[in-house]
Amino acid sequence: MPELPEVETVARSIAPLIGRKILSAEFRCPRVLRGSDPDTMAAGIEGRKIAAICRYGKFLLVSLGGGGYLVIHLGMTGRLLLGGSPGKHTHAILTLDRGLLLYDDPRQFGCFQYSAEFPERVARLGPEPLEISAEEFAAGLSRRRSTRIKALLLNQRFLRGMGNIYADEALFRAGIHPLAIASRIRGDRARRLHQAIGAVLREAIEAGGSSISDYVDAEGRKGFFQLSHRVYQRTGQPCLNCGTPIRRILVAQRSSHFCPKCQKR
DNA sequence: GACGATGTTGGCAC
DNA sequence: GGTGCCAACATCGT
Repeated sequence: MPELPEVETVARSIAPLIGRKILSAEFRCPRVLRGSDPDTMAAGIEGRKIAAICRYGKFLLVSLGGGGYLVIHLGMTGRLLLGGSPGKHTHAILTLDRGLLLYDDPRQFGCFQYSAEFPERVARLGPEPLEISAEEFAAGLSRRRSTRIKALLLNQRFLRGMGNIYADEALFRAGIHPLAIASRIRGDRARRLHQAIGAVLREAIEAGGSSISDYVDAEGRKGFFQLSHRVYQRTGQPCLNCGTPIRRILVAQRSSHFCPKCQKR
């Protein structure tokens, strides 16, 4: 579930770890590691201090004292937890000089990576949706010839951090059909979409993200933005604007929810 | 029990 | 640079 607002919420909830030292690290599942085996990974970060924690799109970047980064992506079901006890799906255990940080991920789509330099995976991401100007956003749309807008919003090289939920919600708010051709969204419609993306992300961060199944932040708190979803997973239910049943279609292999009346093609 | 869907990315073929 | 399809995996609902 973790899209930008959820990852931002997690980043804020682990901010108290800044200044703490990693005494030891245990990695139980090689699958979630990138570029190194569990022992090398542990050896690389043990004894290091957590200097800073930043979010880039859906990535968390933990800067370590003396240089280097711990790169964390939560995938579909990843969780970072402050304290608690390791369970069946706990793949990483970081013991700090004060407290414990656990990484849980049942589906193992997330990953942990150590990178000496600023990681390439993060460097190649597009701009932050909350920072891009309306003009730059509109220019980005116009450069795409035939891409459908929903697919483009999910493309992390176009914008970093948008996922399936917030793409659907932003398109609904802007009154744009998910299959609309990106380069044909201009002027006011482009501005409305830019505005809708900013609004939906800011509101979701404010709400602590969306807890669709069991997403929680590092303190175990649920978000409640799912209560404010207007189209996502509301297939067949009445549109909150006009009462027309919400439809679900597949775009770029991802389910997309929209109101056929408010979001004309 | 089978089947399909689920918030993600990445690799492949075209 | 696009798209479509499949892959990774566990869990839950029909």
